[in-house]
Amino acid sequence: MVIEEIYLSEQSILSVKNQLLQTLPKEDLLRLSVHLEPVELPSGKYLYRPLEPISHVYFPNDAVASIVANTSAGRSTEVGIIGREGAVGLDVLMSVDSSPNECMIQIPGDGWRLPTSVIRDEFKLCGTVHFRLLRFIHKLMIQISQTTLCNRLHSIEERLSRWLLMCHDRVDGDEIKLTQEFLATMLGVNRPSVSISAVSLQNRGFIKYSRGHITVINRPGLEELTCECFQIVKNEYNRV
Amino acid sequence: MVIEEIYLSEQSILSVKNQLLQTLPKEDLLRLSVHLEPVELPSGKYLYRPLEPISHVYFPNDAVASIVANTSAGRSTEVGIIGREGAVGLDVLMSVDSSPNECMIQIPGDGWRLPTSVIRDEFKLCGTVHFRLLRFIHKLMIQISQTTLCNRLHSIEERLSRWLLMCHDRVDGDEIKLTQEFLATMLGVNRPSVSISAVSLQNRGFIKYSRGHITVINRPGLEELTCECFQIVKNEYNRV
DNA sequence: GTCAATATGTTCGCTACCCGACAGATTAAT
DNA sequence: ATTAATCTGTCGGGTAGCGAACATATTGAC
Repeated sequence: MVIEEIYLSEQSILSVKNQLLQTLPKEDLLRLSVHLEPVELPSGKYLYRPLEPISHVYFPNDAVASIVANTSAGRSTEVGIIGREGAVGLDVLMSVDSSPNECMIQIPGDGWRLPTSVIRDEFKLCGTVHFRLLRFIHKLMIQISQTTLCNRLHSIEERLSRWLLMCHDRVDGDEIKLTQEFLATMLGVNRPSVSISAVSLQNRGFIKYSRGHITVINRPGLEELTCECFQIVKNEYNRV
Repeated sequence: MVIEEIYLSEQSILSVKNQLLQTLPKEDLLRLSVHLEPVELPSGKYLYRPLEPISHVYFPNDAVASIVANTSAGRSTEVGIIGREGAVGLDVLMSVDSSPNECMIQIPGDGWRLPTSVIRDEFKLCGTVHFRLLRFIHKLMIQISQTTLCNRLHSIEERLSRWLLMCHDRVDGDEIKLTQEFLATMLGVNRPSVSISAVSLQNRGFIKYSRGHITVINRPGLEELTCECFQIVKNEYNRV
């Protein structure tokens, strides 16, 4: 993919690892590239907050973001996860300015962003980008639906494995930087439960970890241990 | 319900209790009405099945449909509920033909339907209908997200109350026709647990029930008992 | 190197819920 | 009316996960 224009430099285009952007027809990407801004996405950064206007849509390259729902009592659960396969903040395409949920960076990295106004204008063209974005929104809906079921019916160990696999699919390499405390919040469980499951996974030789990072060392093992939810969502993402 | 024209008779238009249709600009509804077909929606009817093509989009009047996710082991959970405020099967607008979930009628009634091809053509016009449908899809996403959290963090009694309230909002009158067995499947819990919660709600005078139907007799009581998830989703639906 | 901060491992009592089983109650069918 | 089918209530053993507490290990700051 070579673009000679002044907008995105050759080098920048090469670093468009975000698959949603990457697979757009060349002319569409070119049009958007005028407005694409590279951004660092450090761990913990909020991309939007509950009921506050969503200012930009983000396209992660190697970062991973979580959509999180909160209770007024201060408990939280992750409802969805978005990485290089998609975009964050597409709510703004659906006649709203904000969401009751929030979105934060789980796994740090970088990405691109577009102002809300730009993505809305592009969306109104009702061209290829429009339908690609809608297709991604659907995948995300299916992911959230499956998490609804998973949260109800599956064990912490199964869900932890699924979470690690979903992250693993979205990062470069096998190392995932996060604490068990953090994981507990994402899974909506208490921290000691994560510890117990993590020990179990480590004893089986599936993962290895210490203070704030986890390394996947036997992915097939995790895939066998986790519930079918992982594959169901993955199949949906692979459907054309 | 009699249709004398190929269009909708005045009388039929009056019986369009589906709010998504009802609140469309008149010319949009007129255009669609050519293709709108009235349908009975009996309890248990499947509007679509997992990974099978979605043939029609349904607009319930007084019926209520559930989007259900299943495990291969035969367990199920409801992930979302759709009544007169929306439409069933909008997945077809998002570049897919089917969903890994299924959708069935919980509360019988009637409604309207459009062939997939018609709604897709209408959607491509990118007019008012387009954006109204997207707005509803967003509301549904928020509902599903909140259910993800609710399934993880809230008690059966809270969730049962929420479910009854959501149904109550979507039907005429105070009676809801369904068995506890059915409720257990929707909530993804075992049947005796529903029985215990139902007894509790009845003892407090919030509901009254017998063999296959439940009557809401103290709605404010239920609203006080349930978790905040109910109101969060409702607020989202009331947002313009 | 010392100390504070943070991350992790582990224990223990408790509770919500599961699962299976069964009994009683209501309705429908003949 | 009798029977069968369905729906509902309840019991009791078992377990996953909660919550609080505390011990230990690792890291970073000074």
